[in-house]
Amino acid sequence: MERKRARSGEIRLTEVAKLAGVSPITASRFFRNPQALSPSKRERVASAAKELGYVPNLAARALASQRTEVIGVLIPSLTNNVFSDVLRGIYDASEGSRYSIQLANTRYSILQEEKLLRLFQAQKPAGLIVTGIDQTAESRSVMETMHCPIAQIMEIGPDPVDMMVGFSHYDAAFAAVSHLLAQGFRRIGFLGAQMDPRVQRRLQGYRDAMKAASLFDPRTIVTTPVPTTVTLGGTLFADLLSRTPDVEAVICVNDDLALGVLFECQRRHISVPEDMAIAGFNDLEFMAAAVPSLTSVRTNRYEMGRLAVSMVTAAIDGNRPPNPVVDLGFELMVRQSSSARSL
Amino acid sequence: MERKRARSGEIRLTEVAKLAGVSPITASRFFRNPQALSPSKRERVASAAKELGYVPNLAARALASQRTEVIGVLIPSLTNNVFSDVLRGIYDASEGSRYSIQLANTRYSILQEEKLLRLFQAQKPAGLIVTGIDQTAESRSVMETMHCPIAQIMEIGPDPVDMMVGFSHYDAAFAAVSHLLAQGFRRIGFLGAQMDPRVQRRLQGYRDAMKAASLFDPRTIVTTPVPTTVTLGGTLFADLLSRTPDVEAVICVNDDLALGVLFECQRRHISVPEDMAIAGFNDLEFMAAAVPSLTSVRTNRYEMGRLAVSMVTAAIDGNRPPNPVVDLGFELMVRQSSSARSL
DNA sequence: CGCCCAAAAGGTAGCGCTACCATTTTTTTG
DNA sequence: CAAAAAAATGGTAGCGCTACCTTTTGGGCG
Repeated sequence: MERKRARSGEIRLTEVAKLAGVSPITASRFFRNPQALSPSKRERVASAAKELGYVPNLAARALASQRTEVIGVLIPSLTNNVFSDVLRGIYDASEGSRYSIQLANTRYSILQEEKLLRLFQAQKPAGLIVTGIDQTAESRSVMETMHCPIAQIMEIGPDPVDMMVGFSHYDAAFAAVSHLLAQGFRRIGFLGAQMDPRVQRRLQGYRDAMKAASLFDPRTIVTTPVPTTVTLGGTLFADLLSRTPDVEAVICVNDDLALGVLFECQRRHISVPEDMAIAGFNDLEFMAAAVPSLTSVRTNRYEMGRLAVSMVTAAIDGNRPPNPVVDLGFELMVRQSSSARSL
Repeated sequence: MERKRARSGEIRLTEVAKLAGVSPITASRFFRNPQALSPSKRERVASAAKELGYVPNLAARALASQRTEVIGVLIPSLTNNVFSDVLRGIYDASEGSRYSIQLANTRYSILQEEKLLRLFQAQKPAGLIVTGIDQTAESRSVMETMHCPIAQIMEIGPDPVDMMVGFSHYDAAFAAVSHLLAQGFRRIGFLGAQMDPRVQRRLQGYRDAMKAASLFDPRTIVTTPVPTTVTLGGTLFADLLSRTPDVEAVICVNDDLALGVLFECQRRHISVPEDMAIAGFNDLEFMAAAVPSLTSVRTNRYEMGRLAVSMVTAAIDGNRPPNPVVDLGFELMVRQSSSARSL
């Protein structure tokens, strides 16, 4: 009666089955698809499990069934408020499903992303959510070998790996710049930090909108690869002013920069919007509370996360959404900081 | 030659071993403890694994070894900047180790926390990080049955479940109020939102500091259970002013509220700090950039997350830190918004 | 009342890996 | 150089669950 191996000491399904007077496989079915049991057995298994305090062993389940109920999520930053909204949507949606989330941080590096995708491979996730559309070729090929539904989020573009939920950063920036132009501003600066691909596309939107108005001037673009902070917004704005003192408005790639510009204006006694209009991007909550309130581009980040999870889970269950690419759009929130030039 | 069951189609360890000309167990050891192999076999297994593109099956590993390399993390919010810093520390530290993070959101509910702990049980995590010290009795008993190192973070207190990394919210608030008193402010209001246990302890620190100066007046306390926003800071401040128009300073339980107060002061043309001093809590980055710059209590949240992971992983490996409770302290960042009353 | 078919339940055999020894090879040492 | 010790390697038998198939049960119907 030698026992070769130390048992975990936890209650196993077999023990629940024995107490309930059913076979292990019936008990197993109870936990996965209770409707398959007759009401009497269902009852018996339920009470046996409760009595013994049974907790299923997920590793054994995953090994036997060859699948997991994990959705892997790759995002570039944990600090950026933008992603915390997306994450909230993702976690909220996952709680309503039987899936759990495995989160990893790429730190804005597509090589790190590639490495993390390989790590995910070992977990055999049931689905995957990745940020952006600029994966390496290697990443793409790893994703393809994973044979699971994949949603790319934050932006939309051609050639989805599988599904996409996002919006056009180009269009959003174009719209914001067009608004400033419509308000009568001619010399419009552009401030950018953390120049990830989405920010690059916003810059392109700015560029094209300015060119369309024959007002493009490369000297009014100030960017840095450094991560965004409010303080940095002030610094970049100072740079911009020293280069082109005649700017009348600035569009910032995010709201932190915009707030930094507002503070810098206050410090220099530049009145907003009379002497300087400001527009941000993302519409964080503080934009409406600022004095003056700050114009921004609102995007539905929470919904983006929520929808990504629900599209992925639907696809896992075989209900692939008819349209794999969802454009969630954006909304320009016009506020005091960009009100019309009164000449 | 009937095959009963569909194989996954992935490369297995056995296949790597065969190609390398070693036994499966030797190949297994290569992935867990390469030094145990002779250099020649190590080489052979490495190249075989590479050639076949072998990816280990984590579920099988977890089942066979009866343990995982997962650290469960429970935090109350994904939106609050405070936790994103902690999370960054946690994820950064985990990348240096062989552990991966399983994150769950309790939404400030200890019942939700209890439910999530039960979910974690099924995963048999190697370690656990939980926020705060106010778990339910049931949660505590679940944690004890998990037999893994556990770190409570964000604050310190008596009776740790296992280990703790944090600081005293009471002391921090007490220090901030003492500073305002030392600057000559007498009528000091308190603004609080999202009244979680840590915020309650800050309130207690305020109360005791004011009482010690014989200046306590319950009418100058304005709190709400609603989640924090910048806008809410303005609203609460307006409430405070309508109740006690003679307040000279406000201490806010977090920086978002403080920023809201600043904006509300700007809106009402109340000059800061001449007519109203402001102090916040957490020292988010924008506090130093604001005009005027805003006083706050700096806490080392990134380090808190990092240290929690390293203490837990050390404990898993049997190197339990000598002192299980680490007080990371705080630092009062005195800025323009609370400079001395010039009478 | 027997027959047929669907629903419910059970038996068996792995899923891919590692713990636990036993065995072989190498190194050390008197 | 043989014996003992240490290091490297291998064989076997599960870890706890579920896929796959077979058997049993129940119920409708001629």
